[in-house]
Amino acid sequence: MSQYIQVAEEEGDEPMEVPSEDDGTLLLSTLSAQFPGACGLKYRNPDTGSMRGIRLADGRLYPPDTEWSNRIYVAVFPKSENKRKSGPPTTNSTPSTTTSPVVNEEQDSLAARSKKYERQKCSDLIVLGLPWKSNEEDLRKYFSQFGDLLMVQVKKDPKTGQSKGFGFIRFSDYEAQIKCMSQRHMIDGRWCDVRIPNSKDGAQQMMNRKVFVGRCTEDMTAEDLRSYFGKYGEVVDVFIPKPFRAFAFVTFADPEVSQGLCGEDHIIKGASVHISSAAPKNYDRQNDRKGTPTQAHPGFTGSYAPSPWSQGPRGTNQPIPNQGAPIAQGSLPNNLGLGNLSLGALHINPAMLAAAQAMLSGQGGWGPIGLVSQGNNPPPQGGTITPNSATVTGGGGETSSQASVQSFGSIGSGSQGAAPVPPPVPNNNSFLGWGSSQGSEPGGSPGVGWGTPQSKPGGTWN
DNA sequence: GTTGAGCGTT
Repeated sequence: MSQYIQVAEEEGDEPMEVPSEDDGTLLLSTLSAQFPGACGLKYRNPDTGSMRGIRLADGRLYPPDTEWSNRIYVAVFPKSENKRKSGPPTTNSTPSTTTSPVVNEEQDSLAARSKKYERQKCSDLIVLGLPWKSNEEDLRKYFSQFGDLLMVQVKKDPKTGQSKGFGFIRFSDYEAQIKCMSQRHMIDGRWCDVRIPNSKDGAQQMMNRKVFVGRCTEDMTAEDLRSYFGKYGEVVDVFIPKPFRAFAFVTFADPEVSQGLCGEDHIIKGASVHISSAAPKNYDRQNDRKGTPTQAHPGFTGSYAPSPWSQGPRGTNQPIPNQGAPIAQGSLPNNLGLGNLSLGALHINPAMLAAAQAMLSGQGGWGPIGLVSQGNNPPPQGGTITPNSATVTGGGGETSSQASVQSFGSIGSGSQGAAPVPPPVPNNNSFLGWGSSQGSEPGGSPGVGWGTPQSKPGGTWN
């Protein structure tokens, strides 16, 4: 007979009840639906005082002594380098809905830097599907459950002030980001998805001392940028086009520095700027093929699979076809592998990207595009593709980049008719139930071990 | 006081 088992995220935390199966076991998928990333269960044995692990076999957790009884269990997560809870207990408590630049700039101090660069970096995340009425405060309230937020934005129509139904957030802690991306979110009565924005560069561009700083605000002066980026290395030049064009160029003395920053989002004066490699003028045109939209800064326009593990196949414990990770086992990797370029849910690392690009683009596209016009850089070394660093030298043309990513990204893209490759899943529209069906989910289809995280289903959808 | 896939005043 089925029963509910009390599970807490950490010892001492408020437990939540998760349902067992009829045979008394607890599906790991059920557990991980509520505790994304959980890979096991444990409890403190009162006799010995030590923690006791729960037996796990074939994706099922077995009750100790044939009985779960009333004790509170604790979810087990893949080991992380330091096991503090989400977010450092720093000064990071800004009640305002916008970013506090001071905090962020402090966090990026030199002392923290070496550490930071060993860890996975947070990136801005796009929140899709927001109710029209949700504002930044709502978002902040909701998403702080995952960790400290550095930035919250709801995109609005400048004229009407009406929300466009999506926004951006940024966590300070990468674990918070991972956790957040591993599930869907019920916000004010709508299911929302959190993904890495497409605007994020999938593959980095080549060694270049100059970086493009996008999304600058008008109050950012050259001096601001110089002092901000000076933390990362010697800045030899800052260029801000006049009149205001919302971007700037920063040139470092050391290409390693500029390279290391590429692909990142930084928060300066409360605004999230995006750093990418400064592409030479006309770079895109020359490399453009068959009418691909021209883009000076190729973005990652593939569609991201909406974290399929958050919602396992209904009532089953089947792995999701074509999903690279053993998600059915619930083992959400805690770090999705260094060098994953923060691609989040998809396990694409530079090596994969490189391979895909190579395949899809025939050849060409891997030349040292940026180097030639730069002139003052060392010639490309053989093998400058470094699969395990977060940067890939040698950039593909953006056409190939897009193509390659889309073929990955079509996983479970549901009703996104635009995907060039059909989803490699059974032709089953109820697959994961994403698609466009808002409101089909909460309360529907029983037997799925995923209720609503904390909020109110049954609300109205609009 | 409407809408529901997308991608941020490059």
